[in-house]
Formats: sequence, structure tokens, C-alpha cells
Amino acid sequence: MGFDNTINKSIKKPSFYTHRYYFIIFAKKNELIMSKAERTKRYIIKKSAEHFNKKGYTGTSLRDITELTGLTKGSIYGNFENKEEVAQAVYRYNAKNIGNQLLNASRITEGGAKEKLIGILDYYRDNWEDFRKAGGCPLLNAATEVDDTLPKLVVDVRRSFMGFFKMFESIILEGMAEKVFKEDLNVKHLASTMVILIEGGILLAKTMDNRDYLNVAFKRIETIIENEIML
Amino acid sequence: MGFDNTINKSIKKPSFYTHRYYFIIFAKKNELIMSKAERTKRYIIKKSAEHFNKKGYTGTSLRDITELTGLTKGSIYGNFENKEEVAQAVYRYNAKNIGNQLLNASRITEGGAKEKLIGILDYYRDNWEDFRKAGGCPLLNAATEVDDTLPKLVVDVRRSFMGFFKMFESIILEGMAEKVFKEDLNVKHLASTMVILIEGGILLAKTMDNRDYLNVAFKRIETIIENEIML
DNA sequence: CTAAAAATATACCTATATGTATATTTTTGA
DNA sequence: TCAAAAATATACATATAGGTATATTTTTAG
Repeated sequence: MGFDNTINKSIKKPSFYTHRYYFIIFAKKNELIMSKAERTKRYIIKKSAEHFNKKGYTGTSLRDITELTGLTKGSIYGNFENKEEVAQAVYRYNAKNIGNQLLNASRITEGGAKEKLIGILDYYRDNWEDFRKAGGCPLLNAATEVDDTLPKLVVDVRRSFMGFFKMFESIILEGMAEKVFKEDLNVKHLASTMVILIEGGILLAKTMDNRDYLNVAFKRIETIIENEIML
Repeated sequence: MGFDNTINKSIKKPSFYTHRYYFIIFAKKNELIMSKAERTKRYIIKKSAEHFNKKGYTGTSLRDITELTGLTKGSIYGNFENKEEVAQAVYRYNAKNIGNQLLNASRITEGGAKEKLIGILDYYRDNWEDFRKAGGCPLLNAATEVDDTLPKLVVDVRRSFMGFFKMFESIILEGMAEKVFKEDLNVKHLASTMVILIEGGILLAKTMDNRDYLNVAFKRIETIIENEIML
């Protein structure tokens, strides 16, 4: 095996490639301190991330992984203990990824807390097609699959949702501190309402293949912001 | 195989059992017109319904089905074309079941449209523990699993959600006709908002193993009923 | 550049998956 | 009650699953 696996084998000049100059000249910053094993691990995770999100964590076979990466089973098992470990690493990658995107979306806007909340909604609105094609929300997907099958991943999924809640909570708290939001808000209640609406909206929009459901959910969040959160 | 599979083999007196008197005396009403094959089909579906909902439609193996029913593969394949057909029959059974429960919950109350809506919420509140233990909402579970894996079942899942919407729509329309609800309501919008909140609430409550998320979602629905729907 | 170490590929193992051909048992209807 | 039809069980076939022992190649650091 081993097609054009450039990340792993790349250039065919050992004396040049295998020495450290390579890194300094070509490598991306983070890859400077990466060992071969670390790079391959990341490569496996990246290449199979979308597949796991679409087909599920038990629904993705080792064969799928070898085909997606162009590596062999020996290589996979040389970098991961077993399939479950791959699944966990991939889930964490997927969850971190969407988390970063949302965090970024909430920071880009130069406005206050309200604009940050809207920024998160806009991320989904602007990227819906790609998001949907990539399998939808990794948290939602893993949550339903994992709950009665992969107990180990449940811990990770819960942590992800906690992070999701916290993101909204901190923005709401910020708005309160800025005196643009009311001062007696039930922060946890509001944050979980938003997550419930977002996940419910994603579920329906994806299943029914109709963005309108996402808009219904988001409209509701915006109504809550206007009528209950804003001063 | 064939443990105490009473539905299929039951009494050991052929001359008595195999003749029609049996049905008149012992059989339940609906079973009167059921052939052996039909009864076995229903038996297989019933026995494996919860397992499918918990472990998923691809996650349930034929071995699981034979163990749950006490039947052999030959018997399963004698009654169903293949595993996919079993999965579809089981999904339909599960979806119909929760649908009937909700319809029933909305009818039991002797009040008007508002009480019917609350009746549906109460069904979930009153039966949460059993509901959760049985794997949660079959629509939600199938929706996430099926979307990128079993395209045939997607059609069924969409139909289920349409029915879910219609239930809320007809209750809202009833309330409008009774002049207890406002007359200019966006019925479809409100119905889908309720489904989004219910499914989102179930997802979070089940994943986080905390009913509070269900209550947050339901509180929001009740707020909408009070502030936006009621006259 | 080179030898040791690490990563990767090859070949194989066992278990289990869905599915089928055929034998046996049970049900059916006259 | 009894023979035909239907349902069910047995035994087997083939594919693929996850995983491992070992050979080969690549990377690493002196």
C-alpha cells in the first residue's frame, strides 16, 4: 500500500528529507516538534474524521480507515491501541474543530455580547451546506450513537456539551457585565435553551433536508435575546 | 432452538391447538385473523424493538435477533426478506408506538387545546425513566443513524416527523377554532418549534443523564403557549 | 553515513457478519 | 385425521470484522 501519502513518505530524497533542515524549511510551525508517529496519528485522524462523523463510530471499519488513509492495518495499530482509540481521537478532533469554529465566530464580530451570540448563529447559517455534507454536528451524532453502545465516549461527549454550554454562559455573563443584558438572568437556563434549540434545529434541518427548521430554531433564539436578555 | 416460545408453539396438544377453536377461546381479538406467519412477524418485531432502538439499526445483528426471540435464522429469513426489512418493520413499530402514546396523551385530558398540548409534555415527564431506559426517542435515534447509512429508512423517518408536526398543528388549529388561541398564529412555525424543543430536550437530557434539560425545553414550550398562543 | 530504533507492511488468525440450501416440524383446511 | 403447504431448524457458505506476529522499510541521532 502507500499511494501518494505525502505526509508520511513525501519527498524521495532521504538524506535531505530525513534530516532536520526539512522541518525548518518546509514544515508548518506546529509540525516542527512533531515526531513521525505524531504526524501519522494526526494524518489518520484528519483523513477519517468526516467518515466517522457520517457513518458513525461503530459504523466505520478498519478497512474504511486503511482505504481513506492509504495506510495498512499494521500502521494503524502501530499508532493506536485499537479501533476504539481511533474513534475517540477522531471524536475529540471533530468536537474540538466545531468548538474552535464557533469560538472564532463569536470573536470575529467587533460588537458586544449580543453580536457574539448572533455570530455563532451566523456561523451555522453561513456554513450550513458544508456542515450538513460533512455529516452535521459531531456532538449530536456521537450523543445518539454512543449512549447505549460506547460508554467510554459518553464522557467525552458530555464534556463537549459542557463546553458548549459554557461558551454561551460566558457570553451572557459578559453581556451582563457590560450592562447591555438584564442583570437578573438565569444564565444556565438560557445557555441550555440555546443549545437545545441549536441541536434540535440541526437535527430537523438535516433529517428533513430543509434549512427552514434551522431558521425556525434560530429565530426563536433571536426572539429570546431581544425579549428576555436585552435590557 | 425454541425455548418457551409460547406465541409460536405454545400448547403441546396439536389436535386442539391446531384447530380453530383455539383462536376463539384464547386468542386476542386482533390475532383472530392473523396467520402464523403474521403472528411470528409481530413477535420478532416486538421482541427486538427495544434492542434496535438502543443499539441502532445497523448495530443490531441477526444473532441479537435470534437470541432475543429464541428463533433461528431460518425462521427470521422465512418471515423477512433480509435484515433491512426487519429494521424497517421495527422502526415503523417503534415510531407508531410513540405516536400512539402521544396521541393518547393528548386525548385523555378532558380540557381544550391547551390541555392537549400540556398532555403531550406530561406524557414525557411522567414516563421519562422508562422512555430513557428503552433508548429514548426512536425518531431521534433513527434520524441521526440513518441519514448517511440507510437511505431507505430516511423516508420513514421523515414521514414520522411529518406526523409529529401534524399532531401539533391540528391541536393548534383546534385551539384557534375554539377561540381560545389567537387567530393569526403561524401554525407550522409553532408546531416545528415545539418538535425542535422536544427533540433537543430529549437529546440533552438523555446524553447528560439529567432530566433538567427536558424541563428547560418544556418550560420554554409552556412559555410560548402562555405568551404567544393563548388569547 | 550508518547502525539502532521506530514506523509500516505483509500475512495470517479467530470470531462473527449476513445469507442460503435443505431437512424437519408444525400448521392448515378438507 | 391426514396429506399438502407453510413455517422453522440445521448445517453450511462466503465475506468481513478486529486484531497480531513478524518481516521490511523508513526515520532518527550520533
